Amino acid sequence: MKKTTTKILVVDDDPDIIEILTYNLSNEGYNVKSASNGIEALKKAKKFIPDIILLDVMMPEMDGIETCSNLREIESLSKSRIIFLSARSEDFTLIAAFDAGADDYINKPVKPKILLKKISSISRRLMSNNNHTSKIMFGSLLIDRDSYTVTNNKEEITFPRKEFELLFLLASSPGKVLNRDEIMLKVWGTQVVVGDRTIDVHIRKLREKIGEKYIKTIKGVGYKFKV
Amino acid sequence: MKKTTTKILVVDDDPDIIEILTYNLSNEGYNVKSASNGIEALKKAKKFIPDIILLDVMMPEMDGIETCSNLREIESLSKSRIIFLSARSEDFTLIAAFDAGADDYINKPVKPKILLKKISSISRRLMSNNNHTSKIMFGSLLIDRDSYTVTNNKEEITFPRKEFELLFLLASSPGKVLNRDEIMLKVWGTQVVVGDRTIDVHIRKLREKIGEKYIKTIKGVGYKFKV
DNA sequence: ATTTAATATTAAGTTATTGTTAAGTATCCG
DNA sequence: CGGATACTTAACAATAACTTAATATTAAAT
Repeated sequence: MKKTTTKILVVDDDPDIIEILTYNLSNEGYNVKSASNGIEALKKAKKFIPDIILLDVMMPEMDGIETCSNLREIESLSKSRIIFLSARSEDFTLIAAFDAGADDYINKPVKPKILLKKISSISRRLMSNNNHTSKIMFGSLLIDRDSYTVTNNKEEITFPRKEFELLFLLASSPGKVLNRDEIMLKVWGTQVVVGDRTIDVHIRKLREKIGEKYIKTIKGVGYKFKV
Repeated sequence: MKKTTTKILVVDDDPDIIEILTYNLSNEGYNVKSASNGIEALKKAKKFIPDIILLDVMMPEMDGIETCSNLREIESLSKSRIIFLSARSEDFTLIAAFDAGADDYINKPVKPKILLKKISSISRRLMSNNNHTSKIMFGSLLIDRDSYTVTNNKEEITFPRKEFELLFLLASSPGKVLNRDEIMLKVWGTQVVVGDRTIDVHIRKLREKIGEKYIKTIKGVGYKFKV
């Protein structure tokens, strides 16, 4: 299941490179466009608003560094990630690239695996804004995201992922009733569809582990964490 | 008890920076030497064996990143901490810096307070580890970075590099779950891609050598070191 | 009190993720 | 160079996590 809408702009003066990169990335389901020089890159980027820009360092007329600086001036591209493609060369330093506003770099010749890995990890990061805090305390409960554990009266239990996420979600807004749609969205995301009973079963397991008193059912509405 | 002062090598092409850093650090009682470029830094570091190296990122000829990589090749400096000084606060520079083997990072302009605080905390760590230099103890396990060995009940086993790095990483934040991306980044770096099973195999070898009880799998999340 | 819709419970599938082994590459070192 | 050690991959097995299905129970509405 690789449904992504991440937009990528490939910029290189070598048509072969463009082709190979475009091929690889399209294959993975990314939305790919390309440009063969800096000027064109700027023009296309303004319209396309790519999430990720792959930028060759060595290009005639306007090189990658300069292009990068110009791209960074464009307000609408402030959230785009720029990755440099560079051959191990003498007068080019990464520092110049990073100064110009690069986010990462890949050495040429580009290995598809490295490319795809970087893209997917950036893409993943762009998609999920994980600004969670890591610990929540509640009476005798200590919920710790770092270790995926819940400590209840000195006893530490490690939770499976979904169970933990669910508990963490509920405990993040104690007292607030979360309906099934919200829970579904936050714990399972939009890409997955599971039946309603799945939530119940997870709730059951949580109650089994932390006791009955913490999670309250509001029939027809949802669940809430004890006040 | 012999009191050794922490040795610091300051590397910067700007004499003013060298002076101000040297002044501040000497005042605090550190043993400070300096170099004005990468080549000189390598030469002096080999003789001086500094505990801490303050390395300017932006230098003519050999930049900080490259210098760092070269320093890291030197066996006798494997215990030295390398701190980058850089004018850019963006975290992308960190990617390259950490790839090259950096330990920490200070933004320019350098605020003496921050500098001294970092230095003193590193220094304290180096000193307090004087008896147990970069060692981690856990139950019957003694993990020793100096010799890349782990002693388990008097039996000393020497670990291959990757295995050791992985173990050390996990053991450095006991209880914390590290996901595959983090592990990948810290042990393999950003410019290498290996399959997922590679991590498993290394975990397996670790368990084989130190026993099953130390490393716990959190399926779908990552691995953590026993608490 | 009865009906009804929603949730609870249990156990039995199903799948995703990790474990394991062995064999294939790379790297190091004399 | 060759032999050893380290590292990676690939194929398959094992397992925990997750989902579903079937049935029971509950609470709200009538």
